[in-house]
This record gives sequence, structure tokens and C-alpha cells, in this order.
Amino acid sequence: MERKRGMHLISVTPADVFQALSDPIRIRILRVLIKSEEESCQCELADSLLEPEYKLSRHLKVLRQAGLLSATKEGRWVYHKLVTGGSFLGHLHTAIRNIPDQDKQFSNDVKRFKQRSRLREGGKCQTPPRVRLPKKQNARDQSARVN
Amino acid sequence: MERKRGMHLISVTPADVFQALSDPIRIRILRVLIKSEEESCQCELADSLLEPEYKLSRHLKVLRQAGLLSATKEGRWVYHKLVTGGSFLGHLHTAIRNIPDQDKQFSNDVKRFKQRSRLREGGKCQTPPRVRLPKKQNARDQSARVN
DNA sequence: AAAATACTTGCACTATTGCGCAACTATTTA
DNA sequence: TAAATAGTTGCGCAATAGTGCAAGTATTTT
Repeated sequence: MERKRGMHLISVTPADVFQALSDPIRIRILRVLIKSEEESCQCELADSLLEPEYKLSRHLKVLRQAGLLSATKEGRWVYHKLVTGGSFLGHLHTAIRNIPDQDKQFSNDVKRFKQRSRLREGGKCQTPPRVRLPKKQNARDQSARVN
Repeated sequence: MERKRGMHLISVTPADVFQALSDPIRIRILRVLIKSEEESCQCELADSLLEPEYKLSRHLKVLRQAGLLSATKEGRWVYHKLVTGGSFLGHLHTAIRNIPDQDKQFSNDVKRFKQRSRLREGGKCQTPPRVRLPKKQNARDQSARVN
């Protein structure tokens, strides 16, 4: 098991792979990518999981370093997609696909992802009417108060 | 996903399961149990992985709490076996079974496990000619020096 | 009863992880 | 060129994890 890091090949142990899967947000990222069979930029994922971008950035980095995702930069966007190949990874994806979803969290993630994907143009994320996360404290600021 | 803890049912998240798999020793334990299709007591595992018992004790506890293993006490031994059932767990076992074994570590673990299993009587671990771990410092003590 | 065996656990220590904030780079648009 | 957008990262913090040692319990054997 290996991943590319610049010019070097860095070996990734199975424990590293499972470690990368040991976080709820990272599991949700993979689930969405497995289910949708699409690649995705970070901002689409942020809108789908309702999590801030800096979190996504770090979690995506962990998944890349574990060899689970690969990234391609296109303009301002970085597209992430599943790394496939090898029976271990194949069965791991199948296992992830079969994670039970009692509280419908995953299905909601996927629903939002599909919704967000409809804003694409030419199959790519465009400067869209971003569905921004409301800042926790000033959700009411939307009604631009004038005191 | 649940595990039994005394009288209570404690829910185990997928992240908890992967967390439990994020350690080399714990992966080796599962690999041996999956491959051999046997249940095993701690001392057999300690001899198979060449790791001290207190380590095994703790790692087995983590695997139990993640709902991956169940334990049965029989006399002085505690037998550990895989928990099965559910498509997630099934595919997870398949994935683990397909972890590459480049450095032959796993195959050596299994070899030692099978060897150790031959010391059983009636299919159960017995007070055997334990293959003890040499204490790191006095591996040479085997030749009982008399100064 | 004493010794041996199988297993567990409290303690102290070190290392790693995930988080929020704010500042940062890179690219594109106005 | 300035503003906006997509994404990254340094810092400080709190929480968690793995380890070795030594002392503990439970059970069985002598």
C-alpha cells in the first residue's frame, strides 16, 4: 500500500488506513463519494456535510495521506476522488457502503450532495450561489437590522 | 451497532469500529482469528504475536468494546472469538482477510498460532509447556551461567 | 495452604489527535 | 488592480491513546 507524495513513495500501513477511517466526518466524506460515484471539490463537500471548510481541508488531507483519496487541482477547485484498485481497498469500499444508517445522517449527506451537484455547469463546480453556513452567533443577521 | 456491557446496551459507531482497527497489534489479532476460524485465549495470542500479555489484554479489551470480539471465561482462560452478523461486519472481515502481507508478518503470526494450537487438549488451551517470551535483557540466561 | 498460571489494572509518561480562530496562498472575477 | 472565492495552515488547547512496570484478582494445581 502506497501513496504518492511529491517525488517519493510513502508506504501506508493497514493501520494507517483504518486510522484515517476512525473519524465520523471522514467516514461521511467517503460514503458520499462511494455512493455518488462522483468526484467532488471541497466546497461541495462542505455544503453537503454542513461542516466548515477548514475541517474538510484537514480531514481530506488525512484521507489523501492514507491513500484513500487522490486530488486534482482545477483552477480554484481541488477535486477529490476515490482511489481504487486492490482487493483490500475494494472490499473496504464495500464495507463502507454497507455501514448502517439508522439516523439517516448519511442519506441526508447524499441528498444535499446531489442537490449541490445540480448547481454544477459542465459537470464542474462553478462560482455558484453558495449555500453558506450561517455563522453560529449571527444567524439572525440575515434580516440586516438597522438600529 | 451495539455491544453488551453488563446489563446495558452501548451503541458503537462505525468510527469506533475503525478506531479499534487502527492499531497493528489489533489488526494482527483479528487476522489470526479470521484466518484460523478458531477462538483463542489470550495466552495463545500472546505466544502467536510474540507480544506481552498486558498488551494483549488491553488490545483485546478495545476490540471487545468495539463489538468486534466476544469473550467467554472458561476456568482460568478467556476465549475470544469474532462477532459475526450484519453485512458491514461481514464485508469488513473480508477486507481484513485481503490485507496484503508483504513482509510475511501475518503469515508468521498464523504459523505460530497453528503451532501453538497443537498444544491444546480436547480443543482447549491447557497448562502447557508455555513458550515464554524471553525477557529482553536476559535472553542469554538460557545457558544458565554459573560464574 | 502455597505456588503457579491466566489475565487485569493503576500509575506515570509521552505522543497524537481534533478543534476553533485567524491569517495565509492561489486563482478568478469585476 | 481590487475584491471575491477556494482552499491551506500555524498556534494554543483539551482530550485521547499506547506503553512499561508493578501490583492486583481469579482460578487451578501441587
